[in-house]
Amino acid sequence: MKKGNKLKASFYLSDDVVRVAQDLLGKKLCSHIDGVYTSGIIVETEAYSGRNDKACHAHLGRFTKRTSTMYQKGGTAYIYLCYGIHHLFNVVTNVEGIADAVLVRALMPTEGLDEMHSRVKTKQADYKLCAGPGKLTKALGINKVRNGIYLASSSDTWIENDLDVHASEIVATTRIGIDYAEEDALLPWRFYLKGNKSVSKY
DNA sequence: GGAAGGATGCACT
DNA sequence: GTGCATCCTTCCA
Repeated sequence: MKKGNKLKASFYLSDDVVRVAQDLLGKKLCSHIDGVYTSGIIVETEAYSGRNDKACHAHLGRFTKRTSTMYQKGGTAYIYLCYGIHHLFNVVTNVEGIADAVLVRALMPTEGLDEMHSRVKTKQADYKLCAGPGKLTKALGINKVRNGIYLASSSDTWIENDLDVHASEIVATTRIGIDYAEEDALLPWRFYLKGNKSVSKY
């Protein structure tokens, strides 16, 4: 498999998590797990900031064993379990000590579709295999064992450059499932590719 | 040691 | 479009 396009460590170190969230659209998330290669284009992301963002697990100094991964340096994978069932995949950004992260909410499957089907066990169409943060991790075989791996050097989960996305194709809107965050739930920090069928929700 | 809650997905009407 | 299952982590006693 090719690895020449793997994103460099510097990509993740930006102090502007919202911009990184937009830049990740069109990139390819790849995994090589259990000897099987699967990948998909990132079509939907959300930005979370450790400072001044009530939606972030680590906001205002909330520091636990679970959130500690978010304080690591940009490029670290933060994977955690929601509702005891669903694994959610985040990309940590910024420098060590700042809990900024980008949640990857949806992919457009590109390679390894057969394996994704057998993992997800859904009757839905191919383009919906990764349409949702819980489903994309299952489709790629990612679970909390991968929590804390470093995407810029890992050989089993990484992100590559792929599509060039023009700013006009990116739609910014409010985030999902974080009503408890009060006014921060209204921030337009969710980004997706306009018209893409793999986006989880409009 | 125990209780509460959660960045969802699926089945069903 | 709507209702609810499901179980690990965190926090408090």
